[in-house]
Amino acid sequence: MPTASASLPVAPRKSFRETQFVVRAEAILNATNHLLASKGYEEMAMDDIAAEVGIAKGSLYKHFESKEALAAAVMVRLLDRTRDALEALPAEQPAIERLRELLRWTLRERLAGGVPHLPSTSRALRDSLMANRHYIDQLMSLSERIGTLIKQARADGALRADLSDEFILYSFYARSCDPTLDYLKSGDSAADSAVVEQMISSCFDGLGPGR
Amino acid sequence: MPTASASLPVAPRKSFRETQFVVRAEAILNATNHLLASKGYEEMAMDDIAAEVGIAKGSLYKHFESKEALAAAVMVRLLDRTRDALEALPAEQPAIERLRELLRWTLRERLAGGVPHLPSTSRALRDSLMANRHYIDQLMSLSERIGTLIKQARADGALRADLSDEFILYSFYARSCDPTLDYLKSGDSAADSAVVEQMISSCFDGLGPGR
DNA sequence: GTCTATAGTCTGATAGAC
DNA sequence: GTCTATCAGACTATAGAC
Repeated sequence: MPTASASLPVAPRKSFRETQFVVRAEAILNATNHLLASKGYEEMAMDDIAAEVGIAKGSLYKHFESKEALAAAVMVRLLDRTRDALEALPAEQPAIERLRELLRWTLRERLAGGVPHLPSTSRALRDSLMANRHYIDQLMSLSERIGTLIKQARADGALRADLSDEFILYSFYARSCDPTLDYLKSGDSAADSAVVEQMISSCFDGLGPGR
Repeated sequence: MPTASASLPVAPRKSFRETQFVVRAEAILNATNHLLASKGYEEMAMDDIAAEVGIAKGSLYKHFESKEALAAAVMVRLLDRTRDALEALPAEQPAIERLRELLRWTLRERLAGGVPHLPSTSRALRDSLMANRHYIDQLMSLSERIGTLIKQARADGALRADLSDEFILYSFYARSCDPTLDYLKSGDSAADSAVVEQMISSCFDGLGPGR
């Protein structure tokens, strides 16, 4: 058997350098995600990121051309992972259950140190993302998938008829980013789970005792 | 009848200058409120505020010793006004109705260009407020009043027994600041009112068709 | 290391309250 | 007419993107 790295265009082996480059980009994204979640966009300095990754500040710019681009990459990755989580749900599950599962996934993600979906923590970040084609594409794509779920759930009679799809979609995103989670999270995983379940329940069933 | 402005220490007339000082402080608070709501804390420069009020930047510091103090004054004023709105509700109204009314007041306030209650738009602002004694006092005072309403509503059976007072209180604040309002507001006052009513309804009754 | 943005200070000139 | 608050804006210092 000939070596795979011979002359065929198949399986183009990455050099050590190339691999390291990708690994490092990943590390930068992780550090940024962490700092973005803990300090917020403005308070996160490029120096902080470099320090957390353990590289020189200048090296950051080999991977991402600006702070905005770096933050956008983190948000795009979150959207991608959210879409994957959504795709991974069993198709035979009722739409409303999948919506609940997706909200659960999102809230757990935040408990694990992730950034909320809505960039509502910073006007500057929000504006920058809204001007980012790639981000907008991914957001539209995800919203379309969630929109489909909402339509299905509505057809199943699992959503209120007097609320528009749009209203439900935005509310869903808002609940994904609900600050209640930050205020009530304790670090105790059992207690945190209970909070997540209450948030899901209050989202779909409300705070009142039912109609 | 002797003239009122004779020699008695009663009715100490304010000089024109003193009145202007108070009026100006008010104007500064209004401008800051507006800019805070539209640009956010870090993107709001002191020069912006001075320009909007139409005074010199240096004069801002005659009224407020720092940007943080100015932002805090805006937030304290919001808390005060919220407490007043709460106090103004008829005592004979059921507690749950007063909670709905208060949420309605808050959302309308935001539609009118006000700042949301939770300083979630900026970590720096949040930290600064949390270190501000006056702000914390007002926040505690308001939260206590809302907490009392929640207890009453619960006693009336108007809130779910499986959700703690704390969870309900935080959820209430979160709904007051819900970004859904920003995304759905249209400027058309009839449509905006409908959005507010849907948000109140979805807060207490949920997105689902009821249990 | 460079450069920009901006919080916060200071000053001489000026309008207008008293 | 005197006096003082305010003005315009130059200036310093610092932080942080790049």
